[in-house]
Amino acid sequence: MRFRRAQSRRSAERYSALKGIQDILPPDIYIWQRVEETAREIFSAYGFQELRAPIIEATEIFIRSIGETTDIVEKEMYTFSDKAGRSITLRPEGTAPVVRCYVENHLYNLPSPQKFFYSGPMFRYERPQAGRFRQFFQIGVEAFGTSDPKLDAEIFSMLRLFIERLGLKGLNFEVNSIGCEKCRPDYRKALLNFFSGRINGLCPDCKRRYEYNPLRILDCKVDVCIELRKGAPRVMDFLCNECREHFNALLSLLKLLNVPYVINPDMVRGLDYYTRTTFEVTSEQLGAQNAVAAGGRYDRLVEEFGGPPTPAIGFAIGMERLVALLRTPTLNQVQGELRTPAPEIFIATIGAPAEKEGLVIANRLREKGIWVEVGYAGNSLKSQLRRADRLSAGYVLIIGDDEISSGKLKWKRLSDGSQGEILFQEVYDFFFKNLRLIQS
RNA sequence: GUGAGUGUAGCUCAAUGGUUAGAGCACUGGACUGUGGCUCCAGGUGUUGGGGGUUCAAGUCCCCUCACUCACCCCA
Repeated sequence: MRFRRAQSRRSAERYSALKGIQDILPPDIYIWQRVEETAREIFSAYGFQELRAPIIEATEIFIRSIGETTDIVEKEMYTFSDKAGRSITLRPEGTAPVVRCYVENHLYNLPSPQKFFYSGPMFRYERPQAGRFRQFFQIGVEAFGTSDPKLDAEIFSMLRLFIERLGLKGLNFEVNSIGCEKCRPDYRKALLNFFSGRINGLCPDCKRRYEYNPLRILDCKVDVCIELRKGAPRVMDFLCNECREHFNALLSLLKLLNVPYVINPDMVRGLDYYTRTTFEVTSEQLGAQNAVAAGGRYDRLVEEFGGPPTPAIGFAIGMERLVALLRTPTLNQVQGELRTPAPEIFIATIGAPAEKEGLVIANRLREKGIWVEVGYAGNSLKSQLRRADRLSAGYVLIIGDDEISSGKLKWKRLSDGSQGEILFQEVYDFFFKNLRLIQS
């Protein structure tokens, strides 16, 4: 006996979700749903259509797009062999699968530009911390087929509208241009040249960065590096004429649309495929992982995947980070809308006949789409009312032997304690008039 | 992969190395035989994350280990 209990206790405590992977439960899920609904609404208005790409792909797809020497590819991918020995990877980001889908389905034959959005989980094998998880959800958009800066402006302003529509204030919207395959090598060279004399003063990480990704030194948080990079050449000064024109056109369009922005010439993107426009939405409230959304142009990627030369641009929003901000009262202007929904009616019963009657009434109301809860397991009337109160139910219906014999049941409104009686068969009419009409 | 911090009841947390490890919240019942919120009362079989050590004595000190958290790296 003692042995059996010990064993069952152990097995009950054995399982927990994998490290960095979390459950999303009802109080939060309503925030998630509101974010998703808002995204659908706003993105649709800009002509973006939903697309669902798989969450696993051939490993090669991510190596080709993200870049062989990036941290994501080198050490963060969930990669495994399937039963036929093919190398499969859980997507660490959303753009590559969408580009593969675009090319494979010849979507470039449809009128350009084509605009898509998607949402779903991404996977990276990283050490979790605030705002960083091994499974994390993104809502992303990708638009293909034009390099017109008007599209960049639309996407940036769409992101801004989305954030504002959710009720968030005080976020930073930053934009930059990192040039194209023509002008970036010149800039890289200038940067290497600038740092070559100061390399000994840099932090150990930046010494490595100097070798494989010198742009990243601009992003370093260490004081000595911040000091040493003063006077470093700016990307902006190395843009080719086309890139400069494109960037200037974007900025003037943002002004035209009254979309506020800050130029951040030090902004660097982690993925190799970005060209020209890059942008980021950040918040100081998020901890070290401060980006809630980020994106940019990737004008060469479709071609890289075997499609026709097709300029493209997109961004991704980190769901968990966005939800964290929505839970921060100082940033969220519409807290009230985040309330958890509550049952409209709770049916409390006393005795077996009343319990049956209550269940019948509950079902009749539920068929009309009204959320009805009932008392279970013969709890006392008091405890049923307490539960109704805890659920924040609108009304309680009370049914006992007295009500069955009189044919009338009692109703009680929990917000003010008012009570009354109604005939059993008039329950639906009563609530249609008093509950539904009041609410709408 | 690196570093730091924290692990005590379902939750949030107490407990100068010294009796039988406590409190609030939550939950259930009662006071109020059929009326929630307020009040009062009652209800706990906790491997003090796990293992080892020091000690007459360890939740407390030491070592190992695991988990979580934050930060670095990197990124949404």
